[in-house]
Amino acid sequence: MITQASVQTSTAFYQRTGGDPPVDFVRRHGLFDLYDKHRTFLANEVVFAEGQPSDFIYKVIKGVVRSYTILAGGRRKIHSFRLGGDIFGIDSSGHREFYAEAVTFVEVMVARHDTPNILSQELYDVTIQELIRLRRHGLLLAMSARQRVAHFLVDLAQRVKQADILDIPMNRQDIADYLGLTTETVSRTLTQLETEGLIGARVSRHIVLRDVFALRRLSEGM
Amino acid sequence: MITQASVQTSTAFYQRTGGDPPVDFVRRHGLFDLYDKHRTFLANEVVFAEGQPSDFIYKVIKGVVRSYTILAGGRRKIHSFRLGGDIFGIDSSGHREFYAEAVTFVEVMVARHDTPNILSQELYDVTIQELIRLRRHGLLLAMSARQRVAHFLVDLAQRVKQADILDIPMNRQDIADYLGLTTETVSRTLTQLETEGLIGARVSRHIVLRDVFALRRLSEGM
DNA sequence: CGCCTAATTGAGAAGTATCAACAGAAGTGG
DNA sequence: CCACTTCTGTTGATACTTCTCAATTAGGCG
Repeated sequence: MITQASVQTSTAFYQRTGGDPPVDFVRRHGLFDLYDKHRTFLANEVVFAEGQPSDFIYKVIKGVVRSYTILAGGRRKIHSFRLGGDIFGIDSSGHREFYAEAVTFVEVMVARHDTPNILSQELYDVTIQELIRLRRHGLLLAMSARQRVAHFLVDLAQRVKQADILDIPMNRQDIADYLGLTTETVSRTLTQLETEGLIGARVSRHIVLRDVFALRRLSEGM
Repeated sequence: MITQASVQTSTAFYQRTGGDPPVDFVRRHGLFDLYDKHRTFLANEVVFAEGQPSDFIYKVIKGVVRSYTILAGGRRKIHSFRLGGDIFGIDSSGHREFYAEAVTFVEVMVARHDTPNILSQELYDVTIQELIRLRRHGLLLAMSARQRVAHFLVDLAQRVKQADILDIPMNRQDIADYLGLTTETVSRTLTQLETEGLIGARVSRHIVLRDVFALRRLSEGM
């Protein structure tokens, strides 16, 4: 189910009065700048599902979104987590190739993903960034559990701009499905990193990165 | 080293007489249609290297190209193999994020990858396809060795349009680095698949797919 | 035919998954 | 505010998978 939107933004130029803004108006500006249609989702609500038409792209204002695929065997593989500022929902023009779900309470902006004959520079850049991210994630999945978990911590810390104290918004299952591990292995690996002094003060989803350099070295394949 | 080009194409409208065609001329048409600059590479020659400016994109006419990254620990991760018809070299506007090397003797067409303010629909589509491919590869890397090898065989067979008799152009190390396994595991897995009757008549790089359905089911995560 | 590299096989070590039990957090209702 | 319930995370024991190192066999090519 889809919860209804809150409307005001600090950066909004266009005040929505009801109905969508005219498409031409949206087109002539940035992807999201003037299109202040907001939506909110409760934790675990579906943002979009595999197979649905992919008419919109999303920008995260608040909260975390996971995008994933269910494999034939029933396992879930999470491709990425989207944090504040991230844009997602770029897909084959046509239909969704994966699911997107709110991990926490989420607020997003929505922009029309028009038939691809309108190509903005911004959209292309976002796509290239996504490409690079996926390539990195591929590297990650070829590494050891230690390296994957280290990468996850360093990457998350950087993205949420928390230098060394980290509040992890997702649960162990999410992390495991993202890293291609089991929750048990994630847990054990965290315990191991703690024993070695790389992380500390671990209270479930609250972790202190004690040796960011070592973690970073690990995460880069050393 | 970069070997010099052969010039004539069957589909060429524009005969190169010396120097590059004027950029505007290239822009107004398809990415490759009128830009018949060909290059050839011997096996293991570098097409481009990490860090180089990314001014061109390539289309494979003949042969196989591998693109890869060297991890900090010295290991090599192959992101993809490019076969006939594939377009590659889409990257962050700026500099190459990975290496591209010829696996076999390779013939490519080259097109200018202009500053991204000129965006062709074709280029965008290629980028989206690449995105989808990388996402699939991510799924793959979260599966078992059996599943990865099965996926590799099925995917390759489909791409080279060889229904069930497969001539594999790359060696075991390439396959291993692509699948995130070791050569030994690839070998053992092939032997196992042979024992089970899924593949047969295996002579090094020549493999018969005996049970494509079973292989396909494996490759999809069952 | 003989050499050289690639591929396979073997044995043992290491890493990760699985199944099960336990501990800790967070929420619920009295 | 506290007991109760439930969900999430941790730990333990064991099985299975994959890696590592070493030896052997097969293929490709002069």
